[in-house]
Amino acid sequence: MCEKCEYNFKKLEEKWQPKWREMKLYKTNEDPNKKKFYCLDFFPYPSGNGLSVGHLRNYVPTDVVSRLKRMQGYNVLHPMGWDAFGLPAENFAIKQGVHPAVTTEKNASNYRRQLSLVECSYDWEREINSTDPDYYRWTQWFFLLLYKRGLAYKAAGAQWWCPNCRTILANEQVEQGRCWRCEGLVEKKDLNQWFFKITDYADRLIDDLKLINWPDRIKKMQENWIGKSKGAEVNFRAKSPTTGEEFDLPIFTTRVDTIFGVTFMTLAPEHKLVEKLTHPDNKASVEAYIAESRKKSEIDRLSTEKEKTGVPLGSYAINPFNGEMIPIYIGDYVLAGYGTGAVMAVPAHDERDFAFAKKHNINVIEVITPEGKPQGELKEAYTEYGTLINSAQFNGLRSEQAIEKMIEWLEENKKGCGRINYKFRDWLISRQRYWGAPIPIVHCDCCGTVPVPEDQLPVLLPNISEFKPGTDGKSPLAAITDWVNTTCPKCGKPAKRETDTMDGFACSSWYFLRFVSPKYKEFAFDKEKVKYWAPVDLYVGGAEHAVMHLLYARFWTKVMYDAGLIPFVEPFQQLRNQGMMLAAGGVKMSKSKNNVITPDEMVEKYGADTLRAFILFLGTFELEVSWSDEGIKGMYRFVKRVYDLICEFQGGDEKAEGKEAQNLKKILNYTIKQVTTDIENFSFNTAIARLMELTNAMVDATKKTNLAKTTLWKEVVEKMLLLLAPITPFIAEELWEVTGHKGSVHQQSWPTYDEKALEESNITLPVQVNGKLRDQIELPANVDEATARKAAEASEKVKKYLDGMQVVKFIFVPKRMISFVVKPAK
RNA sequence: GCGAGGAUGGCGGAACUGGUAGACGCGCUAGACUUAGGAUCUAGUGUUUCGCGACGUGCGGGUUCAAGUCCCGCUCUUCGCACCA
Repeated sequence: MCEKCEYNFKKLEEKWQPKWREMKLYKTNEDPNKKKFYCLDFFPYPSGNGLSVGHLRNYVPTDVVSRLKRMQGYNVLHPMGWDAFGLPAENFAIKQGVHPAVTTEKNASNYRRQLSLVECSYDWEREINSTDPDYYRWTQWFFLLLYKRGLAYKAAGAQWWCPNCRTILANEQVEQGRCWRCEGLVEKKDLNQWFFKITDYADRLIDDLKLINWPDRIKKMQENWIGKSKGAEVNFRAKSPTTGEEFDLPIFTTRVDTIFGVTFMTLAPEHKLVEKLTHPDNKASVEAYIAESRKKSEIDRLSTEKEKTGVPLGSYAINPFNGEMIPIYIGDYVLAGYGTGAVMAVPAHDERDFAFAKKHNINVIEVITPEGKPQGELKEAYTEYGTLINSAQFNGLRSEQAIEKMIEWLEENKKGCGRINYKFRDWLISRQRYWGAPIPIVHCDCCGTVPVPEDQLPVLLPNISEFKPGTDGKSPLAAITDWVNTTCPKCGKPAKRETDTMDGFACSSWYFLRFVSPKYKEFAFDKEKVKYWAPVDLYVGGAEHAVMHLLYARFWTKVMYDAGLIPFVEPFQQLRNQGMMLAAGGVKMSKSKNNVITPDEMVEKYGADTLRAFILFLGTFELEVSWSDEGIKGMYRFVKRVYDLICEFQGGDEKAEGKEAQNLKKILNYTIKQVTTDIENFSFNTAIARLMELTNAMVDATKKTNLAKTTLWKEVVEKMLLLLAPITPFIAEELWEVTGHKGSVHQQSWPTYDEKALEESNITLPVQVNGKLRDQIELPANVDEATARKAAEASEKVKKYLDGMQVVKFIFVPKRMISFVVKPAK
């Protein structure tokens, strides 16, 4: 073998990378004559740790699909940018003692370098950065759009506060009572905060899930998070034991059919009417209970295991349906933030109420029965639907009908109404942190809350050195008096800027539109280009953003649609979530465990082609996989094997004939067919397995046949290189040149296969007797049933099992199998 | 508790509308070439048996000529939500 043909990945990378850069291989322009394909990765935050090979499970597959689509003739938009605002970037900067703008730039360029190392085919001229004023100018513009449409508002209330990160968090960013970033316990804090009214879009966010090709899992997660439930609001009537004042006490229930079984009521300890409804005799115990539940950590309070506790207020409420007086309790298992913060309790038909009633000796009244007959004393709550009893005029109705009739009754008698409740809350976007897009609002003593006029955007983030969060619940920006003090855009009098910044998820709610015209000055995006490119056709990233980014971006898209800015309602047509990459042994890769594998070291050791192919081959795309040092060696062997094989055997002018030629042709066509559909279906591991099979068949042919000197061989090599191009771009390009082709392999058309070549004249058919495989016989592919049967019966191995037996059934599945069902003959 | 997955050799994983289970790779075994090999090549590799064969896709039933695949009942496991009335 000549020196030129020695596989040296480093030389190939050094040779081709500059050439590809020079020819701007990945530059993307609009082309109305070509079908577009927008392939996007989740907007990454460029972490100071750099990329690990785990991240490549996201970036390599999208790169392969992008390359395939280009070769298939699509105009592909495959961009990359940085979601660099937000807590993680700022925390990292604080830790390093360097301004976040500096660390962000450094980290981004490191990411860019690493992604280029494995030759991800991004058009880097479209790179964007959410911390760039030319970018966040438009994030602020969208804030104003939401504000003008009544979808951004400021409100006071108890909200999640992370004492460690010293900022308020959105509900979506609190996991099991802990901060999503630092994992510290969160607490509630009363602050005046900015919200986006995402709840206005609840129904559309659920309904439009039908329009998109996303994993069911993610759709379900969003649906559950939104938590739509249909029920009724019922006004109980209560009277203050101290003032004698009477008022409505509304509750929300999904089971109004059980209302004749209500024997008590529970309010959240934070409920506004608790004080008015507390009898002087109960005051001490009620206050003690409230103090106690305040003290409990949110984790304790959220625990479902915990016993349901509560104390009576000493007052009563009247059930509008039957005029019964029922005692009112407070209990911390009732959530202040859901429904009305008060529940009617039906021990007979709710597990919690049942337990509570048993403990406090409260009546249990059965009103729903499975069979229409009372069950007598209940040992546990019966929570299913059933037939009503003990319910006056509603007796005998099924729960479903009863709910309808009772809501009608409520509405006629003005005692309540049908109501829909949602579990999710409005999106809280205020952050008391420095590193974010400033909220473009001015507070004026005369004019109140005044939006910054669009032509004054961006409201620049001042460049300061003291950006650590304060302890006073205020953003560090509040201390920059030069910046805070401004004039009111409306009346011109002195006014103060809003000092909170926006949640980083605001930036990522529209970034996919910026890529279509990243340098556009007139607006956030060029509307014509959006029409061409958007929405995103394929969106790939981790599943952890199911109810954060993916929900927020859908919400903003709908707002933009309503404002007439874009012609579609869903941003991401198809979504795919890659599985996690664990370290060898199935443990998480982490810096602290010192088991992180970087692309840098693997590219150095095995080359980019091997690393790319191995990432794809490791396992099923969606599932978790573990890194394997041995495995990547195997992939290196494959890459080298292909390289050596094609260097050595490049075909000739002889004509390929005979069975072996036919067979190789068949394998080639089968490989083209499978690799194409496998990549399209994200089954990258089997695509590579098929390429390995083709390689094995070729190696075999070099040993056993003369095919390597034929024109067929030339065709096989050429098509194989095209199939390899998206996966192993370097050897594909080098071998393309070595085999005498002109131009870049990456600018060729994807090969097509010949369906006829896949058909075989002869096939091997399994023969079963009573479901057991007994022989395999070779027959013409289009053999008819009678001939097949005769051939099968002629087989010695089969005969053995047919002798002395009576064939009760014969099954022939063309191209599949032959099967006899027999029983002993008499 | 609710929701969505997963369970197949020593390991990662294949298997289309039910139709030869274990593709492909790793590892392992033997051999070849080598001063050597953790390089490369060849052969083998689900269990069991000398062999014919028998048994094998988490467990227990069922449907079928035929089940990893379909149905019923479980176990374990991963993830998300979690007192939502």
